[in-house]
Amino acid sequence: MPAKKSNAPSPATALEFPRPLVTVDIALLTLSGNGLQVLLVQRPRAPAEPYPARWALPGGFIDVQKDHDLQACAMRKLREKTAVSSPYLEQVGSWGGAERDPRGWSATHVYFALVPRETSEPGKGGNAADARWFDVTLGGLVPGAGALAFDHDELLCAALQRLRSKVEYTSLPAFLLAEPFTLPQLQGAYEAVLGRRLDRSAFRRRALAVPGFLREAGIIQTGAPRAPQGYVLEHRGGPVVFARPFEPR
Amino acid sequence: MPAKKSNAPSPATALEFPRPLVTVDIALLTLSGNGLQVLLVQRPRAPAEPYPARWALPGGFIDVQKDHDLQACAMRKLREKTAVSSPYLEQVGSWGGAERDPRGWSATHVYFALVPRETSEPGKGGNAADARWFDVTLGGLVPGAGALAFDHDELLCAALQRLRSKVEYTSLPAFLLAEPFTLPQLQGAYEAVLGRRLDRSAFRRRALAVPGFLREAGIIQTGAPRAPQGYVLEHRGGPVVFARPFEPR
DNA sequence: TCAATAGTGTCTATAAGACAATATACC
DNA sequence: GGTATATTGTCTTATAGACACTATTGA
Repeated sequence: MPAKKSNAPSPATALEFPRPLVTVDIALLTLSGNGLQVLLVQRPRAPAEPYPARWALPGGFIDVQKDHDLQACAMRKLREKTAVSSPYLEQVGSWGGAERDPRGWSATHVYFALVPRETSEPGKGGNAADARWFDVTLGGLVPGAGALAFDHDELLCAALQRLRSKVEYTSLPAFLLAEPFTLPQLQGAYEAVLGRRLDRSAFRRRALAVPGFLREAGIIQTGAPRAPQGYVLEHRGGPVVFARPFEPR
Repeated sequence: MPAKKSNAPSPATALEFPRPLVTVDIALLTLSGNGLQVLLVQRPRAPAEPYPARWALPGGFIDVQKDHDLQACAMRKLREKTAVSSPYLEQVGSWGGAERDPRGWSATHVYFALVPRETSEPGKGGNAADARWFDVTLGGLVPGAGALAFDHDELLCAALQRLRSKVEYTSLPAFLLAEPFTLPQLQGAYEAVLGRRLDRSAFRRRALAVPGFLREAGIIQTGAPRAPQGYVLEHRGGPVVFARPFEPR
């Protein structure tokens, strides 16, 4: 909430004090054959820049002219990096402090986004030759990228933790798949994010029992021995919450 | 993430663009006999101020000199309003946009805090004669306060939604109680936040089965017909997560 | 002894994991 | 028909809700 105190002798709304830098960062995740991947961009090499040539989450400063709100800013940053098809976008939280950017007190608003692999090639629609997909562990480590710029290791870790915790009891992994998808594909997405195998029978029983989750969308010819049933989401707007999480085991 | 683009002809780190206002707001919650209460402060009456004399969540601008990070800023705001005894503090998220403050593009970082009733009297240690506890519904409505300043109705609503959703599967309500507390008291806290009654037997069985949740702390003489067993938290640092949520019923 | 609150025991229903069995398509 | 994948059925087990019962204290 904007300040109420006005101890200074200036008029009622005294706003002449230093303001933090304000940014938005996005952990854009997708699914490859190996598992989860995250999109990173390489920072400019100029030595005057903080963390030159390091890999970082895509993002950048709020533009108070262009961005109507935080979510709009996140969407704009996403568009600039990749041709996304209506990604799932959720705020993870915000990180702010005096030390996290050498240029001064800064606060960043972190989002994570989920997209199906096909529609999310960087460069395809995006202008980012400096953007690449990296395999990422469930703990948020990116083996191939070294230490990320700023506190982005921590931000990415938090984004993955959020995703992992919600997987247990929501339909989030479905947003990693292109529609229509099959139940075995959906189970694979869950297993990739959970980091463990699930029982086929229990998974299907459960997924099909959740109201408002899946709608049948015809048989799919995948080339598999038996052609599987295709499904689409009932609500693309957001995830469905399950009554109970997967058993811990 | 701070910007990487430097299209402008200025040197590598061009930071001469308008910055948003940055604030922190806190939904401080406690438990009264009736149920949940929230602490609100009244905005100054000067007509030059935005939303004069309206009730608002406690909070205010980041002070880049005093506040090392966002959480420290939230703790400072809390100290200024009430004498809290190590409250539970958790970030809810951030809200930012061009319209939410008439003074300009602003972003606020929202926290919710839980304190036991006894130690949280405003004025006791706090300097806020303009602060008051209000009964609040589980939906986040404050019947006695009218429309809150700024978008604080929405922020409060989000804070309560976060609390309610976590109650189902965490030990959060315990932070609304002074230690040592009894199991019936704990059940009462859960019922207040859940908005429904729970079965005693199931509740005890469950609460006592969660590892790392409760530790016995002697019999308490409350004046009740039968003196109950007292408990304290194993970890005051944060909530414990249950393997399964309460059944929907 | 009664009243009131704290705490326990037991039954049942639900749903998840385990795992076997069946269906379907392409070679 | 054989094989690989998709889908279904059944058994067991764990746990939550329901509800009755016991325990302890003070009037």
